[in-house]
Amino acid sequence: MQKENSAPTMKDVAKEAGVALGTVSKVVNGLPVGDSYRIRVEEAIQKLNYQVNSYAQGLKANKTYTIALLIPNTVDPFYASLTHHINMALLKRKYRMLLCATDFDPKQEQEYISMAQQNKVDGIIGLTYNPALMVAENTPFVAIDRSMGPGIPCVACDNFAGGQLAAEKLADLGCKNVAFLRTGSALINEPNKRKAGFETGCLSRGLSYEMKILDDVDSYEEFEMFLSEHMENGKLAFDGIFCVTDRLACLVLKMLHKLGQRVPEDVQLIGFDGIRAFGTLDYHCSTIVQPVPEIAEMCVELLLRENMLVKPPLVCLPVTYAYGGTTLETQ
Amino acid sequence: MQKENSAPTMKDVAKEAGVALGTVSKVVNGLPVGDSYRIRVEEAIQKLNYQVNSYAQGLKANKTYTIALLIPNTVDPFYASLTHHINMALLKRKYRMLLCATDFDPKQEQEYISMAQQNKVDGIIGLTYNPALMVAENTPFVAIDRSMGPGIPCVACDNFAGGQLAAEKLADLGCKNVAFLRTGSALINEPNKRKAGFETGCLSRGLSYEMKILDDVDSYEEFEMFLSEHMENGKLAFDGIFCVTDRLACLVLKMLHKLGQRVPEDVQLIGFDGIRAFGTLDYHCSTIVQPVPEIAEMCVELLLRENMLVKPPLVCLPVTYAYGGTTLETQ
DNA sequence: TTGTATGCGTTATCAT
DNA sequence: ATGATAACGCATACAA
Repeated sequence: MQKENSAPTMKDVAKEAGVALGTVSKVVNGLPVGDSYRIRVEEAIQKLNYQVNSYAQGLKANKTYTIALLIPNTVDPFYASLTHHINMALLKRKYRMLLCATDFDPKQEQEYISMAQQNKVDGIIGLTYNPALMVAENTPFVAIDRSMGPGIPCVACDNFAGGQLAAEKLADLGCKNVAFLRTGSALINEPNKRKAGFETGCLSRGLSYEMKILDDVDSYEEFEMFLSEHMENGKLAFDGIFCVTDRLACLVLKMLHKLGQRVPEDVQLIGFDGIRAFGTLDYHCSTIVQPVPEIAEMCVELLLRENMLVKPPLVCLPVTYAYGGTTLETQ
Repeated sequence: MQKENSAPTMKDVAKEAGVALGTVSKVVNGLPVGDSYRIRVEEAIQKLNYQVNSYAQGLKANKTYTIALLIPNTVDPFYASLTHHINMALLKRKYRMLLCATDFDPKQEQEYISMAQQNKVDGIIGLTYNPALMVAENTPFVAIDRSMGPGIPCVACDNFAGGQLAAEKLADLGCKNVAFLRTGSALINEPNKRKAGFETGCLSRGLSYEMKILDDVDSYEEFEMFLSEHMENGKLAFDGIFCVTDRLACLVLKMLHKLGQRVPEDVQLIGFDGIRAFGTLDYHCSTIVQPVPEIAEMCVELLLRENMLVKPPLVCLPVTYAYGGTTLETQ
């Protein structure tokens, strides 16, 4: 006799089928059971629309098949894509995902970690900007784009190679004097290697370059000033610009138009991330594409592979260049 | 004496503090406890880094403070934005979110519902395209953009008013002969009312109009053919086009350019959804903006308000028009 | 092969 | 006010 207004339990099923509790458990878990019993139990399950209570399961097994994803938001297309592919990679392995959007708030991030641990998740994948984040030793953790300390693997695209690739592409496309524009977290993180890679690429190709680096500001006026200062006789001193993200590249594209520059004829522009409009349409600009599905797979793999002898501290995945209209087309 | 390699429990805390189990529970839940005891317990909690196990809590309370979001993906910017704002609305109420990306797969959707119910979520918010979706009676459910049956509230923007607004805007901006282009699910759902609203608007403003409606196809060539067929002497028969989504509007924009049409001088274009590049930058096109934060709030509110006398079957939230470069600017 | 009993971590109802 | 104990739903070791 199932209680009103409450989901049926194994006990209800057992009573309905006229068998013992343990038998039901075995049927549910696919353990060997006499055929006649199995049928009766399965019928009772159907009839009552029984669902196992995975909280009770988790309580027993100390395993919940749930992982938490810590990410600033799902509105930024890069985060959105990462979220989706991690979700898919988890689903493939029958894991569920607790979405923890932090909005860049360190306090929120820390709270979410507590929440996640209270929820006894089996692990956490985190893309966070809180340098002082506390994560319990016993919770498996994989970081994206930032090394979080010993024992915590970090997965990222090969940002250094990406910066280098951007420089080489600009050189291949005929640029002589280029610029690198960057804004973002002042934290030491993987994406910051884009700068070093770009410099290396410029040096190896004999490109002269300038840098304009802003830390964590939300005003892009300084970039506009920087560009204006490099105008002479209606012509920009640079014939190629590498922006640290596609987002910045789009903003810079507008600035260039305002300054009367044609892209890509007067100045070529390369961004980073590989963001497509509406997720699947055109690239916003020529860009260094991050391998998001591979990053997602790698995070999940590193997190769930328990018997990994040593977890690699840093995994870099290869980037590619994609034409997106802001560079001269290559044959 | 806490077991190795396993999170501390209330029992561990009790032993550490030298008090009884119940006392620890009271401290954790903020129930009155003698000060000296409270201190000791709190110190023990600190020392052991104890976290309550919310699975055990949920098992007792039959309440988990978790809701599931069923959504096709988080890559499409509209879904991504919805996901983010629902996450925020839940967080505000101390609820967690299980993200269930379905990739439009009805089987996946159904599986996720089972999974969600196994996880004993307190409710489900779903944007799904499976007309035959089975959801247990006793699981609170709120649908987005599609009525799913009696007892299940549906939240959407005012799609009809949005269509109407698009027609009126085009009329205001001087259009005489317009077109409506649509692709998407053939299901009966709320967004389909955009068409009826647009027709109503056209009729009330004396606009002559044509429609081109494709069901659930991924090929946009037919739209290109449709437009080509309406060209004469290098000029398009329409001076205004309303597309069912911003995404389609962007595709159509490219087609128009290919046909040598200038936007907005020759033909004005209005989309629907209010998608911004990179989530926060410019609109891709002039558009009817969905009130995503309000939709999110409403879903969560409807889902969690238990003592609501009657749940409204359909809630429509107001849309607005936003200029995005593909219409003539209004003063 | 099937049934019974115990414990997972927590809360709540009791006595004390 | 505090401590002992039962119960939540399930899995499993053990007994039948």
